Amino acid sequence: MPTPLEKARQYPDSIKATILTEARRLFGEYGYHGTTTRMIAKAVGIDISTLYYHWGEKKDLFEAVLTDIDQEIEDKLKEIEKQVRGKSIKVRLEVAIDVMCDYWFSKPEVSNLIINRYISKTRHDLSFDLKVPEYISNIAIAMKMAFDKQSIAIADKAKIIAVWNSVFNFVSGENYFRPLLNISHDDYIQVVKDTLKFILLPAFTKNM
Amino acid sequence: MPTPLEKARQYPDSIKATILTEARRLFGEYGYHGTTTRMIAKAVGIDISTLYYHWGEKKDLFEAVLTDIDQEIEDKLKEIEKQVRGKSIKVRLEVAIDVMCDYWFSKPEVSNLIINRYISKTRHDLSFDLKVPEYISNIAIAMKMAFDKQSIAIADKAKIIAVWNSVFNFVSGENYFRPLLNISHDDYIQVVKDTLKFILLPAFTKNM
DNA sequence: AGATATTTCCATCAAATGATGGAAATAATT
DNA sequence: AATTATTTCCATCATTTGATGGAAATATCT
Repeated sequence: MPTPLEKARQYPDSIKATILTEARRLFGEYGYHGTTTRMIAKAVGIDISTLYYHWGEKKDLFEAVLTDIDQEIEDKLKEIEKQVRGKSIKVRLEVAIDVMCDYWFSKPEVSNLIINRYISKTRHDLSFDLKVPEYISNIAIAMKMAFDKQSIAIADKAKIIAVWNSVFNFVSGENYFRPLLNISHDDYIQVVKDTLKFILLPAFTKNM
Repeated sequence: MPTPLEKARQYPDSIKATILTEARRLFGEYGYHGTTTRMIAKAVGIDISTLYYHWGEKKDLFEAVLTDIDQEIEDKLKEIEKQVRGKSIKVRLEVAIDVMCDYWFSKPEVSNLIINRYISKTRHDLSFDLKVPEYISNIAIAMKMAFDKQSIAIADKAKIIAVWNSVFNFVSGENYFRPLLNISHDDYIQVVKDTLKFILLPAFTKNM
């Protein structure tokens, strides 16, 4: 028996899936309290009660969105892990930066939601949360910093967190930083990749 | 004739200043739409209409908060600039990291507001904005990457943005990352400083 | 002390927002 | 075609939220 979320993913053109997509986009853009159920319904082109019919109350819809991107991130990280397996640390980092950039830039709302999730409190407390801790551990292992989740040094975890975060600001802050650099979207992505490599590679290729 | 903001800063114990402080804290914690005027009034311990009497509508109060931290950041950066002037790039970075960490960690709401400002849209559009572009330029010059604001290379600006952002995630994400590292607040700050130095120093001391 | 100015709060509004019941419309099943 | 199940929308509620007028209280000035 598939969950509502699995069903929605299975039929991307279904109304259920469309709602999820628009909700994701808007929650990412305006935050939880900045997004109203009416905004979502309007974006989808349906009545507000239809939205409630499909996903229940706002909080539930938001949690569905989080669960959705959580799964997506996990898949993406596994994919990256496969791509870099066996490569040198330099190549591992380069590929990871390229792939992560391409991915987050294609779905900026995911980046927004992640950042928002750990900086902004919500008035109503939500039960669900992203599995960022797991991502961090998995990356540490993929980067050969440790063999199992239990034995990752604090300093190493912190380094991964730094790498992990470094991409998001550029993605989520594009509207803010791009005018400052005065370049196109595509050029911006390239500059970000170059910058991240410039900063991250020396640290991880030299001292480790 | 002092502006309301200058007046508030002049008398930190005045009700006007207290409102500003609490508003700042709450806006930082819950975001613009996540913070209600009633929450602020309650935190200050006054009636909601008293709040409106002092700062006008919500949007105006929020802009006052932004203007306030904008000034504070500018002052802090000037202070850092003085401290690092004439030092080597290595020392400049080390000192900047230490001072910036100490400062943002003592006022996490500033970090929150900055990040929030460039990732989350607001339903009502606000006229005022932080002068992040100026900060970036000033840092670039302080770091000796250029002589005047006009001649800063795009790549260099991007590097500064990366440095500039690297601190915020750790500050704003403390509640999220610290449990993951399972250490005290003070230890967390130290780990962050060490991590940032580990990552940033090699890049800027070697290739430039 | 009395007059004036400032500050505070109570009561209240209007609009926005989350949420639902139930009828109408559509689709699926027999 | 008739019956049943699903989906959609209209109308409407109850709260929440931003905002204000005006009386009461406090402070300031003469």
